[in-house]
Amino acid sequence: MNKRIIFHIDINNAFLSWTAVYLLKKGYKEDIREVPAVIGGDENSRRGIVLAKSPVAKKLGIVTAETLYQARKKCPNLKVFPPNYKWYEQRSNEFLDYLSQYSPNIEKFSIDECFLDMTGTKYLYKDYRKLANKIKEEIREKFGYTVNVGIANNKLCAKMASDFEKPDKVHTLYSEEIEEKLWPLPVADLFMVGKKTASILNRININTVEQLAKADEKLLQKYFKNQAQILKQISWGLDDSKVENRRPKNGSISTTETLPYDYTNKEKLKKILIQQTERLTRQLRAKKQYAHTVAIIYKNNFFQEYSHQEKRNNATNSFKEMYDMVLDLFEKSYKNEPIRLIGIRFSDLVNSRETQLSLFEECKDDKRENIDETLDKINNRFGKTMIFPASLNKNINHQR
DNA sequence: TCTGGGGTCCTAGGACCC
DNA sequence: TCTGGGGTCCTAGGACCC
Repeated sequence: MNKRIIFHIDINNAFLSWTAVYLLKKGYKEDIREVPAVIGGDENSRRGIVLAKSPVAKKLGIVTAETLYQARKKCPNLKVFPPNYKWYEQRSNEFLDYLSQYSPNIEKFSIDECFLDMTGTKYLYKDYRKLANKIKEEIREKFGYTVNVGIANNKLCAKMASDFEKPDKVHTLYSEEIEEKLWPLPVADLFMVGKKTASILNRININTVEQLAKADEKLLQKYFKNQAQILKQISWGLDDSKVENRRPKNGSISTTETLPYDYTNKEKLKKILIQQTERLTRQLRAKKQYAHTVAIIYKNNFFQEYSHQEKRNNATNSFKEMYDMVLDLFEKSYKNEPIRLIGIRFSDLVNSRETQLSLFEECKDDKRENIDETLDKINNRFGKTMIFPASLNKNINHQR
């Protein structure tokens, strides 16, 4: 059986690199990759965490997701730049478009990384390391930032390989290299081994990948149940998942918002929910998808998170239908406590409504869809200006 | 003016049906 | 004539990823 050849390509410090390129283009004199700099959220609206860091900032001990407050303690003259998600999304698409010339089988794994299945292309490219270097250099030339490329026989190992040493490197982790390159690593470095799992493993004296690979299966099962088998497989570098360029079905979309201060006013919370429902149903309609399940997500002032969800008989993407449901869920679930973050999630997505309605109801729905369509057109055209049916404005505007 | 936002997948427990 | 247990669906919550 022929082994597969998978590339994993990961943009180094993507948000910061993209911002650096943007600033240089605008005539900014400094390359922020070469100074202590981070991309950070807005502290005034309580989003002040590190989203990406320059290599210099990394050397000073600054880590992703810590607060800017903590980061500044490590480096008082730290430069902080705001994120620009729209620009990032465009850069991400451009990156993927470019790479798709090398393999038709490409999978976007996140905004700044993807997998390429190079298996079918082996007669075109004899030397994969050489090819990876070529791609890496081309990206630098064309787009102005560096990437890491991992080459392996499956996705898991390609991903682990691209993580080895950064930035601007090509690494391999072929099946025959597992013991030499993967096993010496701390177990926490493994993909899918997060904080919780790592701390349990360490407690039972499993500190390296090799120790996990050789650990007693019964012992692992005691602590991790079914997950034990997966941990074992990962430690041996085993993975047979395919590179797939379509999104998995039954997905979900969600939006959440950290509020500028803790809200206790129900009307204010509802106002946020309206905006979120409008935005998310618009996304659904743009993708021609319908959702069965609706959830409200909360984080209270103690940082406790919880959610309430309900499944509908008929999937929908109508603003009105969704908002009725969101409102109902809110009334049922809001605990009258200060809320730090609120959001909604639509899940069990389908491509058709798969529903049998009476003729009468269908007529009503068609009318609703027309209203939604019109609103989409106006909102898409004028950008962020929200337009709602007048009846809703009446509902949300009469509070203080 | 400490602690983001968007996802996926899994598990436990309750309800319900046969 | 009594009781057990499997299967499925749903909700809540948690771990993990970037």
